[in-house]
Amino acid sequence: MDSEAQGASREKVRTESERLERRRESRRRYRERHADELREQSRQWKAAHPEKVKEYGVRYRAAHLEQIRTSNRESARVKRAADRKSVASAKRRREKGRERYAADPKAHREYQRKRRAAQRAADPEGYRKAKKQRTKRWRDSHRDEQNAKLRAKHRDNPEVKRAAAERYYAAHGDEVRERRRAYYWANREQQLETQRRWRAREKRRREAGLPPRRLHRVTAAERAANASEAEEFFSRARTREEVKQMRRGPRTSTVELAQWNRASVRARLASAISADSDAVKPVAASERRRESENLTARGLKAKVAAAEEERMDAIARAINDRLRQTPRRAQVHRPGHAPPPRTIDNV
DNA sequence: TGTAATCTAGAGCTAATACG
DNA sequence: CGTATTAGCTCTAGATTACA
Repeated sequence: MDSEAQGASREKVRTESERLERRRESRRRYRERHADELREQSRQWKAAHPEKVKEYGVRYRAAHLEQIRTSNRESARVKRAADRKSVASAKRRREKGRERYAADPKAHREYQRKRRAAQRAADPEGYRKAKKQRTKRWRDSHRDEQNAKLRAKHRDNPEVKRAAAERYYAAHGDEVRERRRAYYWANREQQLETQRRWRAREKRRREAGLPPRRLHRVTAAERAANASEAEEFFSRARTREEVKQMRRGPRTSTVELAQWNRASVRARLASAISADSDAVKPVAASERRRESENLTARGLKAKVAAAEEERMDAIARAINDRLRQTPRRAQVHRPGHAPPPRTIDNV
């Protein structure tokens, strides 16, 4: 074949293939435009010739068996992966885990330890990150609850925390001092003001002859000790002889009695203050009350007084509720009438 | 009296471990 | 994997005390 003939043939092939391509294209467009009709036609044909459809299916399956199998395997894998991600399956897995745990806690723990160790070994950075993340998620959603527990714990046993703070200060004293100085200079006015208030308060305290600290925290251990002492004291049965002895014994002097009464009042006050919402800063709270009393505006003063009156009433009611042995009677207001006299039935 | 230091409570962060 | 508990550090603000 000479070159000219070759060129002509290539030309022909190209135009031939171009024609084919154009025809395919036009058919595709036709199918697109008439998709619904065609689908319907096909459906009708299939309904009319079920045996042909079946036969075709069998032939196709025989010819593409390998392909069908791998495709099935793949879609099954995808489905499993999706299932694993679903909420329901997560719940199922948790239940399964719980069952496994209940069946043999020791073995399960051991398994968990190993698994986590393996995970950490495989990807230490990723493991740490994931753990941090879920811990943080949990903590963020339980913050208040957690903090309350922490507070209670430290209140009951302040020693541990104190020791830790001491250690920390020993190790990082310079930083702490530096920070404190920076804080002072950043808030100088405010710091001077608190210093002034503190000194004024101390002055009043000394003038009133009060001790430096009026309240102290009672730890769980102290509370337990106090309770058992009280229990022992109050539940002890006195012998007849002991009672006689006490009757014969020296009478309490008026001075002692007065002292005891004052101590009781103080104890009640301390209790009321500690039941106050501002329990952490009772002194600050009383300071605020004092200042509010100094306000010159009459109405405001009266308002503050009324609020204070109400607060004290609430405290008194709370104490009364705790101590009373019979339920409180319903309040009946009958203006102009004195309350009914107490009788046996009406106490 | 102003400034610095120390103490304390509360909260945050991290990690280990146990339970489900 | 999620949820809880525990322990040890760390940081911060504010109260209290010490110093010059």
